[in-house]
Amino acid sequence: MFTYNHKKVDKKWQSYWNKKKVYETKDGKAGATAKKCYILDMFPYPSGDGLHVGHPKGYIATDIFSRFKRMTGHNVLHPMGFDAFGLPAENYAIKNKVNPEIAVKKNVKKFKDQLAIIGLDYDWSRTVNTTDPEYYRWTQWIFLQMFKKGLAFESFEPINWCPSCKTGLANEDLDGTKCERCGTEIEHKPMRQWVLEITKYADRLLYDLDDLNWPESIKELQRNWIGRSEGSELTFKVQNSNEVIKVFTTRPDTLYGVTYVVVAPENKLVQALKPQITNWKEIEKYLKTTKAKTELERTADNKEKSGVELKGVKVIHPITGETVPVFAADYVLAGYGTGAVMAVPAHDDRDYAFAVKYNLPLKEVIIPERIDKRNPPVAGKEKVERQNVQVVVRNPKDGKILYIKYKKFGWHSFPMGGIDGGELLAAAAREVMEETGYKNLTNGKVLGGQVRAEYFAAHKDVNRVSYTNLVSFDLENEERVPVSEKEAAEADYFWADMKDMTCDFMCHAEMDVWLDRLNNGTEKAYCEDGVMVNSDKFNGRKNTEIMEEITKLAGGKRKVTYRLKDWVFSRQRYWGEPIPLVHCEHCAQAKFTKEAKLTVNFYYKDVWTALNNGTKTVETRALNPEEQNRYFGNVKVGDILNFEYKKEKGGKTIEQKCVRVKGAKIYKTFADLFADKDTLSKLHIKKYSSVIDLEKSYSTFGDDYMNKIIKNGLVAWEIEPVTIPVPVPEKDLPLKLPKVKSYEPSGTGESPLAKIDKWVNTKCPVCKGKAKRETNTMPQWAGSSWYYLRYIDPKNKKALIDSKKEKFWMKGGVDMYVGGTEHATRHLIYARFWHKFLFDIGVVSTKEPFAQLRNQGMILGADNRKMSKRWGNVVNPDDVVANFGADALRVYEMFMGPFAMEAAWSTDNLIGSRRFLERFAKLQDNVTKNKKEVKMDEVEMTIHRTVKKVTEDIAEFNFNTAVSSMMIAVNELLDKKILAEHLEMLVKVLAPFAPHLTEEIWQTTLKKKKTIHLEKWPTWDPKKIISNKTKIAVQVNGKVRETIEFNSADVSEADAKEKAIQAENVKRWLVSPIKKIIYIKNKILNIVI
RNA sequence: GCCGGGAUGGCGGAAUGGUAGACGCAAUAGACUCAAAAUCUAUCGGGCGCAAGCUCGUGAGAGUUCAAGUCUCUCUCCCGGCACCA
Repeated sequence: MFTYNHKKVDKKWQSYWNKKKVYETKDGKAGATAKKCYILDMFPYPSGDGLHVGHPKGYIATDIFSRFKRMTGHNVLHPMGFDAFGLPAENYAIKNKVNPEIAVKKNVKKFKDQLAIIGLDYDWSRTVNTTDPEYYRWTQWIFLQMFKKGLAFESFEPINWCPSCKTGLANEDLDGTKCERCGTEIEHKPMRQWVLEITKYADRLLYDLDDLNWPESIKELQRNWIGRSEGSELTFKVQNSNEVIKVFTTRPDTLYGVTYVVVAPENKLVQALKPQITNWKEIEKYLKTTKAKTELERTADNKEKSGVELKGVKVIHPITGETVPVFAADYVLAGYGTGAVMAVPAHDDRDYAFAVKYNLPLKEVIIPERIDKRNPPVAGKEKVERQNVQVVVRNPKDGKILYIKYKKFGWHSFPMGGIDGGELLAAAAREVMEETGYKNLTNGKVLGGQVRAEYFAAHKDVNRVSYTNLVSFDLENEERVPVSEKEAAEADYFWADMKDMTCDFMCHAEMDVWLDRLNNGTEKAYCEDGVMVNSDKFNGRKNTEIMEEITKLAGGKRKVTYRLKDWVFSRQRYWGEPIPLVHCEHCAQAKFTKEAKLTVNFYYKDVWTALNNGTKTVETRALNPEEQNRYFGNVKVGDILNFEYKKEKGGKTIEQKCVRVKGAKIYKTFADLFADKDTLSKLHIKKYSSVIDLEKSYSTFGDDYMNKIIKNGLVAWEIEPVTIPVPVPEKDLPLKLPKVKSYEPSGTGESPLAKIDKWVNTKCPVCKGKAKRETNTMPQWAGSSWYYLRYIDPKNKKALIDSKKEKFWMKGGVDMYVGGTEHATRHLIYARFWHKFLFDIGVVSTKEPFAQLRNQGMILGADNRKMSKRWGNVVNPDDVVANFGADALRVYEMFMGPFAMEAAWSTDNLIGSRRFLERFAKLQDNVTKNKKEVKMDEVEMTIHRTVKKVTEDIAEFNFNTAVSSMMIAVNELLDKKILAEHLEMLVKVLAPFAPHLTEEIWQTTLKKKKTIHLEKWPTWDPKKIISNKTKIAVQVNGKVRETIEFNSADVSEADAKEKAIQAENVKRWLVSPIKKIIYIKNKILNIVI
């Protein structure tokens, strides 16, 4: 009699597997017969809290899958590692006052121990840790390759800044408008950032999704995240200016409907257009208020639009040449498209809302089109256009509506008729009077624009194309005039309820449009497709067909825009991979000498601000084109110049520096300049090629003289010193993270590394001069973007991965990747991006990293909430394993429900799995050597069916039904004698689920000498799963009335029918003659009467 | 608003268009026990019925079909993602 002592069994076999290195993976050799199978888990972030019971769900699944694959003859790679750089580890370290390195070490050990007691089959000899310098050397290496290809660059655009974490963040790190880590509202902060140009890969990231065996939902999430949208870029010239406003639109077809143009408040154009703007004060005020609004406020009240007109500025419509006003409004985002839109209030909801608020005109250029289904146009007939009106007359007394019934066709309609110019309401009223005699109508309204309809007018033998307006009236009183005999002969009128007005009842092809307008009003934009009107030569054409043509006519071009933004890749934090670059001024100087020649063209009329360290910011603005030309020549803001300056006032030393022009400030007179003390203190003036002291000149020559000299005013340039980033030589990698005492973030936008002078000050690898290290670090997602490659060749010192090994293990990509959905738009996009880059530079041989992906559903707490310390609903796997055994935990987590669905933890339900294991173990006592005691057919049918079901279910990740089928097998066999070979088959199929118990039975009871986990997976015999008894459900008119049994595996229709119609319960229902019999072989006989 | 995914007993869930509720939990009754636990046996969607059996039932409503949890349309609610993306 076997008693299941899980504590003993678990421990015994875990140490056995370790000792025998059962799970160590050998690299495939050329000519090896075993097919490779690379099974991968999303590696964990080792937090201080350790694992809860939800974490291992995915690991158990891959464990089962890899054991199964190994037993079916595959060479399996199933590794595990740790992703330990990043904010959580650092925040944990700060909070607990330990060095993150030490904290990570401790947490990794804890995680490893916790994973070990679950009996997972990882090959720990291949483990990786992203914080290990030998690992991150290659993370840095990849970054350098990107840098060299120009994919990594410095950007000065405003980025998302988390004031609590004190670092910049990527778009992907946001939860709406909040920091995904700490929930703090993010700010937009302009600062220097390293950015990876992921948008260059956007199309490939999008299109290559199609071939991946991934859950459709994840692919869709990525598609949405990339947000590719095709449209046109059109140019609106600014009247009396060299400036142009470029807009991006997906609806160039609505171009004739443009009634104004909107630019984002942050758009540089607003500044550039300042000289023309006559209401600058108002604009400045608006810019201030929008800037003060948080991102949240801007999006929360998205119904209430706000904006301000740039008075004095008009743009020219690219086709019609009409002038159009320009607005700045924050419903236009600076960061998407061109930061400006053409507004078509008639056909865009947002423009509509804005136009209504500011009383701007609408211009309808697309109208709905309907083809009459009852009277479709007939091919080959003449087309005749016609303007129509249809009239809804309501009697306010009882709410009834006036209808017309055509005697000849039986059609129901509104009073209607053609109109030839003239006033619409008058024509409509006349039509009502002619057809019905009612002459006093009031409250006339035109309900929206026209609708185009096509139908065949049989009485005229032509195809009619009608443009119809709907008009509504109230009946003022019931006075009538006589109706002409002709009208009376053709039609009657009647009053009926509003609700009779259905598409079926009424003959109008436009009816669904009318109903929508009557029920939901006409105050909205029409955003659907239709037919062009008010658009010159495009009139009458379908809007969907003219996109290219109209773009061309407007002189625009087709363009693709993405929602995806480039990846902000630097963090102002300590605990990350140092970016392996140094900043060198001398190299910059060498690089930019050419442009330096430009500087000598500026005489004493120009005043320069030399901001020694680039730390001083003065208020600046962009220059208009005229000023630009006058003061800068061909130098633009953002240009880099070699600049000469004097170190100390009056001194002789002249140094050169590379500077970037950040902006400029204009003073009308020297007096103005001298009033600006801040700027003045930094000023030097350059006369011809010598430096003079400005203040001295001023006092010598006097105000008038100086002002005469400058005439056009003074320009103070704001500049900052420029360095160029120089890569750390590959041989010097890894660039190790220095050990520090204080790694708390500074909050100034500088990484804590910046404070370590010893580390920061270094030599330039190129010119050997003094240089400073880049002090930003990489984001958490860097290390995880390629870790799956390193498992293949974890100890390689010469390369990221050996090419032969890569080709073997990555052939076709990772075969099975399992993890949570939460990584859909970050890790899984980043890793695909890096992989494609590595493919481009020849490091990997596949264009996609992960061929097949499965998501695990979360395990919730017993209270149906996310497991969290906050709710006190966390279940620790260690406790479960101690109380019920590792195998019970494993079986239960797989049995809870479909793998991909979330499910609430229930220790009650877990007991069922434990009982199953105990009952399974009892089968050992049923083993006999005497074949005569064994009901061979029944036993083998059960076992072979189970083998089949489990085999198929594991392959499909249907673990819950696999477990259930094994439960059924045990229930069926518990009271039967079986042979040892039968038990062997069952133990093998249970082995991946319950590795400890099955090993115990295998080696102890069945006396096998080698581990079960490298055994050959059993096969089922299709002949043995066929029963020699068949049950057929007999239905009468689809309802089951009787079940009949046959003692054979196959039943013919004739046999089934014969037996069925004799059964009492069937006979009773056969009250009328049999019409038809449907027989589904061996399953159902349906008698239709 | 848009894009995904759901909704089946008291609960977790199962069902290539073919006997809805497999399997598990909980519950009830019984056996064993001085007793309890454990284990074993039986019952276990609602209504009617002594029973055979009938009838209603897969979020709501329509439809296709000999047959619908499953397919089609409309709607409600829940979960996830995106969201003033032009």
